Parts: sequence; structure tokens; C-alpha cells
Amino acid sequence: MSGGDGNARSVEREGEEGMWSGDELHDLITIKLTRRRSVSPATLRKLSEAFNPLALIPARDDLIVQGVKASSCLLLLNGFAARYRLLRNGRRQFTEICLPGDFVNLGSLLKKRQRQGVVALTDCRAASIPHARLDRLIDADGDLVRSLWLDTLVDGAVSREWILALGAQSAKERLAWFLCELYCRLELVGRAKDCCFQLPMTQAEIADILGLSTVHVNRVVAELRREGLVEWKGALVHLKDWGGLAALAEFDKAYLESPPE
Amino acid sequence: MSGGDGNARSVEREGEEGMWSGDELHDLITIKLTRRRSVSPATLRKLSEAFNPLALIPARDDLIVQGVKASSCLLLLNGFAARYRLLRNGRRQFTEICLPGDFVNLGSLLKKRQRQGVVALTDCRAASIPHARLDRLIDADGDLVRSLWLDTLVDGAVSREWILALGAQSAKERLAWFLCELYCRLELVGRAKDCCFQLPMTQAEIADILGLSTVHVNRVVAELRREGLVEWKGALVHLKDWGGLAALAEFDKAYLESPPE
DNA sequence: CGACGTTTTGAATTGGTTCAAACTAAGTGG
DNA sequence: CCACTTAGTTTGAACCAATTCAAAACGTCG
Repeated sequence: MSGGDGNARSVEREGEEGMWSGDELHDLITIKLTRRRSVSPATLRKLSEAFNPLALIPARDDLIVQGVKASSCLLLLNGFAARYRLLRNGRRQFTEICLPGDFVNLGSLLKKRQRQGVVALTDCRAASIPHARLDRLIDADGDLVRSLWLDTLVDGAVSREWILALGAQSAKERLAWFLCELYCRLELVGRAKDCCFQLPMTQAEIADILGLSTVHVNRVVAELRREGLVEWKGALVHLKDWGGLAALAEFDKAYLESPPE
Repeated sequence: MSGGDGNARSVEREGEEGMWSGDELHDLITIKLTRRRSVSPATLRKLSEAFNPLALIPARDDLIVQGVKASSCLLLLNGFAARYRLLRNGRRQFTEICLPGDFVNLGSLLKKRQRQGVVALTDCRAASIPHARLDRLIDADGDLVRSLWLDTLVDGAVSREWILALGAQSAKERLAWFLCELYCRLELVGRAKDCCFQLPMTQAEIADILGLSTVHVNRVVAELRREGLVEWKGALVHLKDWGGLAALAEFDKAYLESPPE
């Protein structure tokens, strides 16, 4: 994910701020927007050229600050981030996990003020596109609006699966669900394959995703390991028994994919 | 989700099938789409005229059947409905509550197949608009797409609040959250005022929303009553102490409202 | 009335939390 | 190169919020 191994969260920071390969961004956007719907190459090019140079956000910084009015949308190129909210009782709950290729705050285009902050879980690289520019591109191409709107719809489907997990599944099932979903989403953007992926999160963070205590996450991880469902060493996760995990979680990746049309 | 028999939930079914006041639909759509963004009167008129005559759906029937490809979007005029999913362990989890004025499956326009069914909690009246017609209207008016897309975004915000409640709040806090949210959403479409509203749901259904057991919902309802926060007789709910409830749930209705620009 | 769906109450059980401490691994600086 | 530090993982034991099972009390309607 982020830079080297060793410390999974840190990334070397040469003076390359502002330098980036436009191709990388273009490719990611293409994967993202054309996986489920077609968008013309011309629009994709115009879109990817409309982004500002990339920014580096160190782990634990906020990419989006709660309650602040946005004037541009942020696309995550690299790293993990998470939308969250803090409660009076001191608990933190994540409500959305952002992966490379995700628009961190696409909604801000229409809903300027975001109620929840988004924190970088690892060092992140992100590029922003001003609302005004995006708005113009949208007006010019009906396929683009639809593709972006569809992206919002898929986010909603992800949220509903999350509600399902939190409301009706046991700790073990939730963890299995989480691993399955993350793997599928990472694979979709080429960040995972062969049932292996980097998961640069602490167990405390996973607890804040699954609505569990850190201690219990640890116990459930141990259980999945013991049963041979996963191998998990540092940040590297290997889903040894995909079928078993998916069955346990009643996971079906259809909701992440393109309509079968 | 078998056919509705004659119980407290049923509504008299005169031969008025197919009869409806276009004004009622027009008014509801206007409230719905212009509350957060402006849409031209001409578009609103064309849109409301594009709907098919209304259908009556008896309580417990599915409005949307899981996995079936939709060719039109359904607007709920009257009654309560809920998106749900059944798990192998026999549990049912609701993942979205649809109220009058809500598009039950707006997403089907872009994502034809819905993974989750939607069941009528009460007798419902709904009108549908074929995808093709809606598509044409959307192409003709950029404000309309944005307004509908914004609606999807608000749905997403609602889902995230739900995740927050399920993941990080106690049973009592969750119930308080649920009452607050429902009241605000109903008030937005003129179905509630003065902290009173009709809540035509059983405690078992509320349990399936909050991820609790029926018994525990009952106990928590009793607690809120005892503390003088709510009065609740049959389907009629009165939030006696809005401030207290909102504080308990850490509820802030901003996420349901228009962006303050 | 009798019946059924719903709400309410009680008692036992459990999945997950909390608190506390030990253990591991990876920097940091002398 | 080793002691020191800090962040994260792991283990144990007591505890609690919510569940489960069971049965009683309502209410409404045919």
C-alpha cells in the first residue's frame, strides 16, 4: 500500500510534492468509472486533466475536516482513509472506508458541508478537482453524471451491507464480511490478487469499523487463524479459504459489481 | 411477506385502483425535490405527469422483489416500507426505511438489479415511472439529475448515521436516534408535527431495524416512557422531550436538510 | 366469546466488554 | 550494538448489556 515495508504506514517523502504521473490518475479514473458503465475516452481524458497536482497527506491527518465546506472533490490515489465520527462516550465509529480510486467526498459537489471527517489511515496521495470544473464536465456529458451517480449508489449498497453486518451478524461473521469486502474492492482497482492483500490497519481501527472492542477483534482474528480461514502476518493478509469466509459471512460480491445488463 | 389479511394495518380497498389525484403526487414530488435544491416548475410538472397510475400494495407484500430486474422507479405516496435482508440464521435486518415521498428504488435506474427486497410495512400507495421516461427527463434538465443524485447522497448520509448507531450506541441511544430521525423525515414531508407522529410498526419490526431482540426493544421503550422522554400509545408516538432525546442520541438533523451553502 | 397477534414481565444464559498486565516488534539515541 | 521507548498484539478474569426461552396479560376483531 503505502511506501515500503518496515513501517507499513510511512512513505518516503522526497521533494516530489506536486509531481505525479498523469497517466496513473487517468488509469485509475478509467478503471473506476468504466467498470460499471461506459464513459467516452474523451471525457475521461478531460476529466483526468482537470485535476490539480497531487497532495500528500500523512497518516492520521484529516483529509476532510468535519463541518468544513468543500470546494473541490478529492480522489484517493494511494493509501487508506476512513470517514468517522466521534461520540460523547469516547467511542469512534468508522462509517466508510476509502481505498485507492475512491472519491473521498464526491458528495460535496452537491452537499457542500460534510458532517463527518475523513482521516488518513496510512500516508495518502490524493488529487482534487474543483467543483466548478467537475460541474462543467458533468453538464457536457450525461454518461459522466450517470457514472458518478452510480458510484454514489454503490457506496450506498456498501453502507447497507455494513448495516446488515453490524445489526445482524456475530463478531466472527462481521470480521469475515469485512475481509471479503475489502479484498473485492481492492482487487477491483488492482491492489489485491490471489486472495492476498495489504491491510495497513491496527486491530483497534478494525474494532472501530466493526463496532467491537479491540480485545475482541484480537480474539476473533485468532479464531479465524486457528480455523485456517486466513493467514495474517503484520499488514499482509491471505484469505486461505475464500469459500469458507464468504459462506461464514454470507458474502456475495454482486453488490460491488456492474449491473449484469 | 404473504398477502395482507384483515388486521389493524389494512386500509379499505374501494375500487379506486388507478384513481389518484395528480396534484397529490405533484405536491409530494415538489416537496421532495425542491427542499434541498431548485428544480424548475416545468420539469416538476413533466415529471409528475410521467408517472403511471398508482398502485395499492397491501401490508407485508413486497414492493420490490429481491434480485428482480426493475424497469421503473417507484415513488411511495403513502405508508411505510422497508428494505431488508434475511440471513441464514433466521434473522432479518432492515437496511432502509422508506416513507411517503421517498423513491423506493431510485437506484434501479442505474443499477437494474437490487440485491435487497423492499416490503410494505403498512398498506402502501405508490406510483411508478418507467426508466425510459425518467431517463429522458434527466437528459433534458441538469437540475433534475442533480436533485435526484442529491437524494441518493442524503440516503447515504442516513445509512452512515445508522451505521453509527448500530456500531457505537447502546440500545437506548439507538431507539432514541431512530425516533428522532423518523420524526424529522416525516415532518419534512408533512406527516408529523408538534413532536407527534404515527409509527405503524410492531416492536418486532423495530427490533429488526435496531439490531436488537424484540424483548429488549420492549424494555427500552418502557425505559424511555418511564423517564418521560416519550409517550407511546398504539401507533401514536409523542416525543415529549425532544431535547432530551436528541441529546441522548447525539442526534443532529443537519444531515437530512439542505446544504447551508 | 374465542383466537390471534402483540406487548409485557421474569429468570437464566451468553457474547462481548472492560480492566489489567505481559509480550512482541520496531524505532531512537547514546 | 545495546538499553530505552513506544505502538501494537495477546492473554486472563470479572463483569454487564442484551439475548433467549417461557409464560402471562392485552386488545381487537370476526
